Amino acid sequence: MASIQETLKQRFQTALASAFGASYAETDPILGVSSNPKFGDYQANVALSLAKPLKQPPREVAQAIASALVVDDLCETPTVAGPGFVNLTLKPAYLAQWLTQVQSDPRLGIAPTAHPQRVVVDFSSPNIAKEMHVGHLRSTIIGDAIARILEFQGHDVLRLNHVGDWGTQFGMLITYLREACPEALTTSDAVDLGDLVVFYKKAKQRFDEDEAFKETARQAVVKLQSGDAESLKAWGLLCDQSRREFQVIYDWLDIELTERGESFYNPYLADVLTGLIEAQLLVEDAGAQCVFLEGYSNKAGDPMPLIVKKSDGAFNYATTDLAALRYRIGQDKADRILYVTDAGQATHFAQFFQVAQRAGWVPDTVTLTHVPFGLVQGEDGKKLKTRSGETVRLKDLLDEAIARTRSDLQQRLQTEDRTETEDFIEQTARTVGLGAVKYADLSQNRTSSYIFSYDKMLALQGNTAPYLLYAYVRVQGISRKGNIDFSALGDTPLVLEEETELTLVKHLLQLADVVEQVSQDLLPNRLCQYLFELSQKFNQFYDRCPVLQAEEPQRTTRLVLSETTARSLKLGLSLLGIKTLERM
RNA sequence: GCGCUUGUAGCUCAGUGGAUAGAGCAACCGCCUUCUAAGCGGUCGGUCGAUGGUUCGAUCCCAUCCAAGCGCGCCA
Repeated sequence: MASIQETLKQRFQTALASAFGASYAETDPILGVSSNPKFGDYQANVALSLAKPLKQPPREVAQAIASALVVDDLCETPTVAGPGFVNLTLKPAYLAQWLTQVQSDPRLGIAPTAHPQRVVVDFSSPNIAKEMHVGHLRSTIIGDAIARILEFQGHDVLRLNHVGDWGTQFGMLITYLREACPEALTTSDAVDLGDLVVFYKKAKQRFDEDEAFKETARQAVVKLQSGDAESLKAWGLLCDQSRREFQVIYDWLDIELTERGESFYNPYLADVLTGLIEAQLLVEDAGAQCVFLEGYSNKAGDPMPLIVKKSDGAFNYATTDLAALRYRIGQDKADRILYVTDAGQATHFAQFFQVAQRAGWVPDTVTLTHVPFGLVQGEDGKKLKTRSGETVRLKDLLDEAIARTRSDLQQRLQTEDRTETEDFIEQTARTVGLGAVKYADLSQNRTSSYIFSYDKMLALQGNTAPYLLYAYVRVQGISRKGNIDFSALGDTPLVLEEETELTLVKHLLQLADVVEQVSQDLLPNRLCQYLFELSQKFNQFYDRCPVLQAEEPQRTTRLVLSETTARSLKLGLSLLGIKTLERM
């Protein structure tokens, strides 16, 4: 089933061609949801922009379009309003027909994409030997949501965890452990991740202060990258330790990833250099192998290089990123590669994309996109820290959200004199708490920073996960109370009359267009906004339209409306990686 | 110095080349004999950072400026 906007767009293009000639068959009708319900449901603004080339007053152009438009199966007679808007109002009969069709459609009327692509989504990417912290929250949550949306559309998605398992930090860590805790390098489970983090901090301190240590550490990286057996064993142990800890978080958050760290590309690093030589881009400067960039200058105004091999012989992240890019295009056959990282890395991506393009490694059919996001800030507007000024561990952050939800819930149970099992309380607290953290992040415009607040994300009112989950729960309440089997409602014809019913179904109809839009602009907050408005519209309907006590055909109509709302919420939330509950 | 991002209601944030710029929170006023009131309705609240320009039309596009944040040769 084509989405409503897709259908209307085609109708407009047919009308444009018949009114002004075949050359207008591809013209964008500039269609959108009406700015105000009093103007109808959809509006096309194309007449205003066509007035000049056609040398006709915009209202006449609009009138010509409206006259040529064949939409009587969907809409009331189109009207021309204002300076030249064509306004459309959907017919209740069409809406009822749509609702009937969608009732038996598990995809809720959202067709899979006609052009499936192989998409790599590179996200999360924590560093080995460090704990996952707030800094990984956004990449993990946003990347997962984007992957889910593209998967739902029918794209072949490869979710890659480009873990930092190969860089300078290993030189430091191995060098430090060799003197401080040698058994960690030879025995599995000799230390846990918490200890490793402490060691890492100390190693980093030594690295910054002690020149001799720095040199030894650098040599250790080169040794590791050249395949030294002892180094590799130590490295493997450290990675295993970290990996287990990461998995705990991923399990909590219900996130699936294929780990393919920086080390994976080690065998391909030399080819990057060879390739750059072939492309005649590689230049040696101050002992380092680099490619000079177009359009970037340093503080002195001189051209800036992208360094692919350091003067000490070690490769760095730019080399790894280039190797990964080649592998993803060449071996993974990616058509679209998305990098979900913080906005601070924008320059790096632009630079290495440029080098890859100039080297001729990116076919025209492949798109590379950096999907940037802003910082998670504390209430003070600065980067989120604990009270003692430490980085906030992701695990602690999630724990806190669950704990606060649990205590809110218990308090509410007490005031409402309800009794629930421990299991119910635990399940609810986890689903709501984790959902709230995810939703709070996803509902912000990705590109800007946001202020992290447990109070706001867990609030029961407003644009929050609990509000949406409650709307879902309300429908489950109806079906429980009425003992409704939604799969056996019979074939009562649906009749939409009440204002809140029509408003609700018109909103339900928009899900397909919203999903399509989000898959293009990669802004999950638009889906959040849609789901929030859906919940509001459902609550208004719920407030004014009794369901179970209504007479037929209202009763069946309202049951279908409720159920379709619930399924839309569940689907939408699932695309955001958020689970629903039957009761809360 | 160069580059990127952000600046919209008291607060947190949406939003769009088009018809009176939206929501939530906060404040205040209403609504439970009825499917969970974790809800609904209403009131209050704005020179869309500033100034120019493009356009029939700019909060949106362009330029300049102001403010905040971030990045800028061997970290990722």
